[in-house]
Amino acid sequence: MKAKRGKREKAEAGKHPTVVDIAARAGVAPMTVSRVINESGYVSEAMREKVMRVVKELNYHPNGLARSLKRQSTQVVGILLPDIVNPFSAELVRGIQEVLLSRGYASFLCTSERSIEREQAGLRALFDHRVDGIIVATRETPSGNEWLRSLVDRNLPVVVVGRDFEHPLVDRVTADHEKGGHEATKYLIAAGHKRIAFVGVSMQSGTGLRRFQGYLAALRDHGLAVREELVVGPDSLSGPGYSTQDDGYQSMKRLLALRKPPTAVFARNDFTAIGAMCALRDHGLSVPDDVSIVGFDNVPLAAYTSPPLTTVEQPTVEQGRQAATLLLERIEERRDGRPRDRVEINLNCHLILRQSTGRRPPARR
Amino acid sequence: MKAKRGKREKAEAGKHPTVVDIAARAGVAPMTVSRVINESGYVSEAMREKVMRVVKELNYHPNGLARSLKRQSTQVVGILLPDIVNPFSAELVRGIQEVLLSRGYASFLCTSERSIEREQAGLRALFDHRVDGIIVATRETPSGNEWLRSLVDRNLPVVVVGRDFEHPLVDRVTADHEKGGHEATKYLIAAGHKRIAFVGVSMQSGTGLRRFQGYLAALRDHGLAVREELVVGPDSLSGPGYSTQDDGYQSMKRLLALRKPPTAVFARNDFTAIGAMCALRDHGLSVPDDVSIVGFDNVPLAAYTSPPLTTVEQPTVEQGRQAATLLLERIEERRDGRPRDRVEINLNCHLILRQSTGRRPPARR
DNA sequence: CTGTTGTCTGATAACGTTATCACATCAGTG
DNA sequence: CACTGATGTGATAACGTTATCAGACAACAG
Repeated sequence: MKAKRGKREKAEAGKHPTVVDIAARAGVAPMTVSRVINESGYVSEAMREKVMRVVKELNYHPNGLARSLKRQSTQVVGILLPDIVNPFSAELVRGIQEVLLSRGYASFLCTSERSIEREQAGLRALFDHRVDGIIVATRETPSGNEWLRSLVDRNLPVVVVGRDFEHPLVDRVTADHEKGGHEATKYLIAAGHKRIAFVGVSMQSGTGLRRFQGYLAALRDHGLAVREELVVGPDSLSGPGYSTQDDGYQSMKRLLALRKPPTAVFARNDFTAIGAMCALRDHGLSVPDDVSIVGFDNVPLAAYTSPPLTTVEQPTVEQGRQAATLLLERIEERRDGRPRDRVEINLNCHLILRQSTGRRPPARR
Repeated sequence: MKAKRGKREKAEAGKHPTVVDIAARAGVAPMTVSRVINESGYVSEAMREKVMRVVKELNYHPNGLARSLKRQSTQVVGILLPDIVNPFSAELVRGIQEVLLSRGYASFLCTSERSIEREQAGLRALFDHRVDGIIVATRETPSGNEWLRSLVDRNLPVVVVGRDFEHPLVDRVTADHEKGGHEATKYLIAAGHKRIAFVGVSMQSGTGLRRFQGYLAALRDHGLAVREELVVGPDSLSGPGYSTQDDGYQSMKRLLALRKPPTAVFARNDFTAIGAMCALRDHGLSVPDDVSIVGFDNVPLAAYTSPPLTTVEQPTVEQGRQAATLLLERIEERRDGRPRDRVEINLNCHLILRQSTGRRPPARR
């Protein structure tokens, strides 16, 4: 009875019950409680029931902090995303969580929102809370890379997605953006286009750059010259490329001001493509009759633009799955053997044909 | 020298250095190290420097788990989001983090992705890791509410955003969706429309419902009858409303099949509106000449649709800021006094006029 | 009967911090 | 010189869990 009062007081004080409270009330040792809630070791059925009754009664939940501290493992992985609004992030997370959840891991997301300060704060928080590993999808920055390296050197498993990071212990999962860009461009060439612009070139984005390289390679492969005036990016100083639609819009405006505007446009991503389409419409031009447009990413909205957008799809969910799988491998191997060699996975993209690309280029020009 | 070897061995084993390691190497007590890294209590300048040197040398970072366990506070708040792809989520998080970061808190995001299982896993992970408080923006579900209640009863500060949750200790921040819906509808009425449809009605979404109520109230206030056939939602069994664009598309199709289709459409959100516009285009109708459309949310893309979308903007970042502020208040007051009364904040929306609404309804019909 | 094995339970000591107390030291005050 | 109060340092004991060891008892083989 006295023990009961003790418990009551604790509960009323708003404190969480602990193994000790459970043990006292059930009349067993804390270790036995631990064994019951973890289903580990030998426990007699009678004990088990007695303990479980009290656990339910007090609505006990083990303290993850204490548990993680003792176990030296949190069963949590961190996910560091460039920004949250990006459909890519969403799909990626879905793929990651699908794997994690099935393996008993939780995940905490952090976003850098393109701010170095936030990226560091995020990494810092994840590391300080001793997540078991981190999946990183932010863009490369010198300071970000430095931080990342210091984490890896501290033996924290890391996998990067959609970006690069040279380190023998860091796996990498990405889509083959270059090949995707190559295919998109090749398709435009095959449709008869000769003046094909690339919209949204930017040094900031590794994936964007690889798409651009695919564009260049395709032109080269088909004997077309790269015309500098047809490669446009965000206005030099228009900030850190915040609104990609706006990039597309402004870039397209500049293309349309040329003496010989392009008959086809390959945009760095769908949002850029949408911006470009908007500029064309404002200019009284038709897609695809006057200009064909191809985007990249196949965001959900791409099927609902006017006209629906031809675009390149990358297997985002699958990238998430692969990244999570690789990370868990590293986490679990870390316990015993020595780390395996770096793995690099490069998944294929594929072109999705819709109505923003015509079968043939406009007759004149 | 011997001490040095000891450290080396630890470092090589990939273990993190601890206060004890630092203390041993600096020749002080662990407590002194703690005081230095926390800048608390009295420490002489000489000690401070000695310790800091070793801290830098071993690249020491305090173990957040141990610290949190001891301090009974993690300086982390959890954010539970309905889905991550939503622009609303992104802006909300930005507002929240703006406040949190400045107050020294980190945040971990979890997404439910409309899955009850994931929502629970997320809440569970957050709670188990003893976050100091949670901001919840998921939709209401019976089981979610039950979980939430149990967390609140355990004395965990909770603030809900954009949804409801009746509890004397849970603050609520939201935008006035009803008023926003009212204004949008009023605007269409003032432009002369009489047959105004509502697209995307759904019992699932609290905010959507409030927008719908605003629509109803506006019709009533202006003496217009509510016509049931003009209120459409997702096809009964087309899944959990996954693609809102598709909802808009299908719903609009059905409206166009009516003998007397509407001359204006108020969509539950911008994506629905975009889907509806797409259906109109496929039907050979012009926006706004044949049908006017108003959306809700003012997603970044809304300015780039064709034509650009008239929509209602809700102050999302501000909701984030307010929610974070309220939560921190509760977290910090919890330390001493008794909890304050529930606060409810309702922020104003405002209409953004673009080209999807014409000044006057089409002449005939 | 002794020894072995398997099952069950508990005591103890960590995990890495920090709150708290206790003890020194030193300056200034009356 | 005794007293106060500020300053500086360390020992100890938690926070809530679990790994590890050790003991107890039963069943069974030799």
